[in-house]
Amino acid sequence: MGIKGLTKLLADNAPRGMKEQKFESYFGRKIAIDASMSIYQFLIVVGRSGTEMLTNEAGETTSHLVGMFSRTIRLLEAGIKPVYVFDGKPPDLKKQELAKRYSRREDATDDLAKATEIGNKEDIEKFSKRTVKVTPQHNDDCKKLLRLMGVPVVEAPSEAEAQCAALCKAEKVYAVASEDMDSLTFGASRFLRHLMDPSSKKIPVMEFDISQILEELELSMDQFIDLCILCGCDYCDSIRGIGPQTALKLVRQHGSMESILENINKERYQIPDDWPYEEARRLFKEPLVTDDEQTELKWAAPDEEGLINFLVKENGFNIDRVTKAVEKIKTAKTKSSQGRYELLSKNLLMVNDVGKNCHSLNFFKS
DNA sequence: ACTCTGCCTCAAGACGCG
DNA sequence: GTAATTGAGGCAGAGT
DNA sequence: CGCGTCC
Repeated sequence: MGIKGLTKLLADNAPRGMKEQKFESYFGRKIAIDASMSIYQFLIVVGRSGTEMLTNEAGETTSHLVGMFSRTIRLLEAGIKPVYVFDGKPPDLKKQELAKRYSRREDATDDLAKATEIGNKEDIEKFSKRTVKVTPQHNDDCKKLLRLMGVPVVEAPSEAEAQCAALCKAEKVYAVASEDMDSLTFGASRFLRHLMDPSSKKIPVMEFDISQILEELELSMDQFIDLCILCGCDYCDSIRGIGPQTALKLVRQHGSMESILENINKERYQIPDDWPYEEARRLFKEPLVTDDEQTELKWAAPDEEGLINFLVKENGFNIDRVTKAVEKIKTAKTKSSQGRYELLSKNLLMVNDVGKNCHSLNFFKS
């Protein structure tokens, strides 16, 4: 569930760490995206009516492919270079949380059965969405699709969000795009929300800058992590009676979780038994991620023949749509490499295309 | 008043045609 | 072989 | 914009 109430807390207490940006201003940028989260959304919404989904001839769902295909084209056309990061094994501490979600899905499955019996359309719609889960098959389909499109895929050893943040910290990508606030807790230096929202919705991209946020909150990164744990995260319960406001006050006042625990009134605030805040802290601070320095992220040319085989022959896509999309990708690639070339001639000091010294990329938008 | 809880709810893509 | 999200906002009620 | 379609 991310971090409870963090958006509002930052809006109230660190407004300068959040900036509205235009979608177009990310031209040429490398952006890390949590793939499983995207796939989940596609499965819920793409081409669904009741329990019916988009399928191939064999009756297998293709909603995730349709969604992933068009979204990725949209990003590439905007000159954005997406990296999709796939989940590995969740950490043990998250197991209890996952168990809860699992039982909720079981409930929904029962509700769905009842609704289907009675024939209540609205309920069928509602409950069937709640039974959605991302299977390894969905993940493999999408990996295959992305590789054929020439888009890099990263397999995280554990949490995708943590791996995204690590890519960002290592300056292999400019920012992490997600709706999940714990990207910041994992230490992503820049974090984008609403990047994928259509411009028709009038919601601007919101860019969070962690160093600015820390400066405004007057906290160190370690203190920020403690703040997030106190607000409530996926890894451990929060303390009853402590919400975002109180958490911020306590961290500012005492400086660290240890000091807070020593000083607060334990009558008033019941600390849960075996409260694993240290473990949670470790998962945020040193999550299990890969950092293979040698592996360069590469955006290759699309494999047209492979795409036609996979999408048209195996999954029933319209062939015109696929060939047109391949053209779009090629054009987009040319444009963005041209853009980079011009940029290099304008700014000889720039050594790579990631990092703080690259804001001049914005000149392309006008 | 302010804050937090604990419920509840919902919505979640992208495109093109008219 | 298996399992796998997440906000956000509303509103009543209680504790400080 | 609203609405149907994508597979």
